[in-house]
Amino acid sequence: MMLTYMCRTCGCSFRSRNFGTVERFVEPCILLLLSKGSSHGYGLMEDLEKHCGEKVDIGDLYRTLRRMERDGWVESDWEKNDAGPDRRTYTITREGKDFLKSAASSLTRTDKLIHRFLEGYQKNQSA
Amino acid sequence: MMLTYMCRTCGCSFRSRNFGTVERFVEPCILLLLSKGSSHGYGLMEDLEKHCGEKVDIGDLYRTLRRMERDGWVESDWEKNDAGPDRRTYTITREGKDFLKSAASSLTRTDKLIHRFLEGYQKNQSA
DNA sequence: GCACATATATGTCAACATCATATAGTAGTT
DNA sequence: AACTACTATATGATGTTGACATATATGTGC
Repeated sequence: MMLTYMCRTCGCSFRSRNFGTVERFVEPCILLLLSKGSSHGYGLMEDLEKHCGEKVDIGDLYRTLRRMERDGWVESDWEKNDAGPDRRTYTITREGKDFLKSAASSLTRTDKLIHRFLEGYQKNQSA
Repeated sequence: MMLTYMCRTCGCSFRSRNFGTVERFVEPCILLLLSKGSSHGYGLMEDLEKHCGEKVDIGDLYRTLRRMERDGWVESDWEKNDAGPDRRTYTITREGKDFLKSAASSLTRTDKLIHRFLEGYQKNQSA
């Protein structure tokens, strides 16, 4: 979510900041997609927006994929592409599947925290 | 959530990183507490752990409160305290209540994204 | 030759989270 | 009087992340 701020003294709007986003949420989303089949950065970008409701910064996505490879969750190989530039194709690893599992459990906990907050908020509103 | 990593080549464990935490989640939690009554940093720390399931770094909390005051969501006054050091007491503002409302709607959206992921993950597991 | 979609990648920078450290008042104990 | 513990606020240092901009290159259609 993007927030724009209004300076209360001069009325000028200043920098917008992130709020409410789940840190590195894109990584389990990528791994979930890859667990269904190998893919490449550009293709993942399209699938992430379609299936995960995630708008992705493409530069961030490529950097994230390299980081995930460094961490051992995915592996990559260059794939010849006659219809355009060659592609770096990513495949999920055993460690990647393990991380996906722990990420799911972590996100379940996060989900509970958010629920707890929303319940408290709604209770407070009706009071 | 804290993750510890294992280097795949040498087996050494390396830096742990954050994952799955909601960015600046503590702020709506603080505002929800303050909407029930004014409080100070140290008191909020205890309430956050008790009511919001949030373990808080106390230094981060004080810095967050100053930031929230700068952003106009809370206001503070020094309160005399005979039983110990004086306290800076925070009160929620009109803008703070507005932000709390938009935060709730933002977190509802985040909640939907997480659900969507978890459903996809579970479907994939059973397949 | 040019624009456009595809495709990967890096430079920069501000904000945030974490950890450590500094300071100080009050109360109880030795 | 010195100490320990608890309460209370605050800042310094640092690494990671996310956002935005920019660079580079290939293939297709006009």
